[in-house]
Amino acid sequence: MGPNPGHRPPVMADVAKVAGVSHQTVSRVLNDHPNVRAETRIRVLQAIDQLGYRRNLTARALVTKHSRTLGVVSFDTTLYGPASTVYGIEQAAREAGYFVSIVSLRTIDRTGVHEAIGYLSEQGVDGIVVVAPQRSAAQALEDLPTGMPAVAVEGGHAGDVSVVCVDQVEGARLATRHLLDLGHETVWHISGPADWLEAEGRVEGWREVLTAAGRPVPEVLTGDWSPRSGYEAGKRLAAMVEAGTNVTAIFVANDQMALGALRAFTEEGVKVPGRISVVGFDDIPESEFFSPPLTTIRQDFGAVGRRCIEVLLRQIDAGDAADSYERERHVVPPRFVARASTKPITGPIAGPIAGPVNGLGV
Amino acid sequence: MGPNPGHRPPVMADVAKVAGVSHQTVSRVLNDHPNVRAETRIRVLQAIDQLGYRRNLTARALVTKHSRTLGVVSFDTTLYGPASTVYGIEQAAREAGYFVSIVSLRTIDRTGVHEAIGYLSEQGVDGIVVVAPQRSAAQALEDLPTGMPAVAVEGGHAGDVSVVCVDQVEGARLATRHLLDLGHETVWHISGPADWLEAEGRVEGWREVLTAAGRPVPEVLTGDWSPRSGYEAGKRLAAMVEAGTNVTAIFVANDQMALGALRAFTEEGVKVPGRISVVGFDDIPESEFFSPPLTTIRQDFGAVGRRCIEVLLRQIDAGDAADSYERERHVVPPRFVARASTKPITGPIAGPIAGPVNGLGV
DNA sequence: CCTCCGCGTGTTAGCGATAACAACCCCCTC
DNA sequence: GAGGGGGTTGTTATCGCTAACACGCGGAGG
Repeated sequence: MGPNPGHRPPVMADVAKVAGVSHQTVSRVLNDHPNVRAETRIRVLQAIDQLGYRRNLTARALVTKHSRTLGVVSFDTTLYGPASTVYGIEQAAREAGYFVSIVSLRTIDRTGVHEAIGYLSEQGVDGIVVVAPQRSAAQALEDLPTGMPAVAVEGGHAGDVSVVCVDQVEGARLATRHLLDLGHETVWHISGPADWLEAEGRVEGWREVLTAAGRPVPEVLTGDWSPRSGYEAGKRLAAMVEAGTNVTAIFVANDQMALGALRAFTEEGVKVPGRISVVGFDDIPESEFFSPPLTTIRQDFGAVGRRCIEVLLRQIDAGDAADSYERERHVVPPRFVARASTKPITGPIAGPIAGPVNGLGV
Repeated sequence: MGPNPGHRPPVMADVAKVAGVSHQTVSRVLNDHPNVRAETRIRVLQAIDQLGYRRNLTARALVTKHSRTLGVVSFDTTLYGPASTVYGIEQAAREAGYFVSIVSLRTIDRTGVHEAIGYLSEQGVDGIVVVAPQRSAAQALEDLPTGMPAVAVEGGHAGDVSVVCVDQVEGARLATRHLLDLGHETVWHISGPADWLEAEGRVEGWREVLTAAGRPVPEVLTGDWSPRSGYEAGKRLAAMVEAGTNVTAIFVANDQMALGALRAFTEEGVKVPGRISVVGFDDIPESEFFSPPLTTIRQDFGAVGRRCIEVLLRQIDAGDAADSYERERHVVPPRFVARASTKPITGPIAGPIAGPVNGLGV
């Protein structure tokens, strides 16, 4: 308990002296080596306790070449998706006895990611997770230091690293199919920004289902994930509704934009789901309480984070023994969440009401 | 460019050999020591480039006793507030040349915070920021390792550490005063959970303004920050409205609960702001697009994060020279944001319409 | 009874950097 | 021309820890 009077934190040698052993024995106790007499171990532990000793992990890292720290490079951790993913990563890492050092980028581009990776590897991290949802960022993974274990979240097919991602295409399919099943002739789409892999995947799944069903594929409205951009897109769609265009269903690439769109519809007197049905993506905690509660596609970000750590630790452990590991690709399934922002078409608009209709309505 | 064939990352000595100098000279170049001949410097830099050398910060930390890493202990970084604060911290730290190692706690209690701090100090961080909004967590700051620079966000008055916080009491005053100024006789309150300092501050400011104005102070409804808890509280208030109780204005302790309350009011046919006015707290990005757009109190989380780093770095630098620093308290002002969820009272309900009314309305 | 093995422990040698000091060169001053 | 100071570089010690090896001791096996 009593702190060292010399005003300098105690080191292993101090503990050794108090316990009457060599510093190596202290080290053995700390590292659970089998060959230490029980009595000795107790004496050492008492000395540790008495001095308030804490081992210096820096020195340990220097000699073992393992810092037990993982690096995370992420884009804007203020957003719900990245924040949840990073949270999952941190929890899983800590449970496995690893620290997490984070670099949160404001803008994401190859240079930024590259720098961040260099920065982290200089610090001596044992592995890196890159939450790199943009195409340009994914490219930066190609110039990872050789031998550095790494995992990418949503990394597309870029680089020679393992990838963990949510099946965006399938999520978009679920959303679109749901709307078609409700009898809507076609589905409009407000997408995320161009460079994002997630945005692309969602466009792809949406387009695929429409095409397969032989429905017209409307022009894509592009947003930037923000509620405001959804609001603006919503205004444009509302104008089309007023102009008599046959817009009855939209699939919005995330819940925040969907919120903006809902707001625009409310202002313009376009009833949701009465006149137009809306499906979002993400299932943020707020979605359930939108007006109306938002039907959406849930992404399990926590699972993504945990899976990242699993994959990364396997690589790290393998790297110790062999020095080759297989590049893997893990896909976390999305889930459809039915709420009140969608409803079967009832008006004069044509189109077969096919398949089972998920129970909902105001 | 070409990596070392020996399969081992190059060290300073390797660079020295290539450049034909001693390793110390390499160190000097890397640390911008003045006394290196320009020509030598160039040769060293070329060698570094040629070998792809990166300095080992672990070794550097061992001898300098500075890791250039800051520790952050935070509660649930999935929430908008903590996430934004941590983001601000990370940005500011990186600009100052520091790494950030983060521990995100699931549940917050004295033990958890204590452990996290021990964990980080073992890792050798130069300073710690604790985002500890709960009373119980703030107490854990009392047993920081001596000599460890630290800053608390919302740390109340606990421990012997500097504190950076948003003026919660003032924010609550702004919200409550705004509602009274609109002519409401009194203001109800949906508060955050009991142990939270922020929740307490908001209750305090609210109560203070009501008391000063000689208005009745209604019973506090307590939530847990989640939209659902706001929804439940909203249902209770709606029932009171239907029962004829004189509820015309509520101040909700955060925007997410306000969203839940809005939803409850919509379901129960209680018009906002027609029948009841609502003010939130935080100004999350979504608030502007709620139905109706939410009048709220903005907290500048980014500023809080940056301020934390300022204070912490000052302590770290001072600790090098002198070993005593003053415990400081920094308060970031909140800001009132007028939107459409509040409106002057018009009905038969009494109460003087005092003060300037901030322009708004549906 | 001697060898050999394995346990418990101590001793020594690094890990890769910085700090402190020593050495040298050159130029200036007296 | 000797002494001194500053710029440039090299040498050595050190940070706190773990790995590798060395050592003494006791019991098993020949």
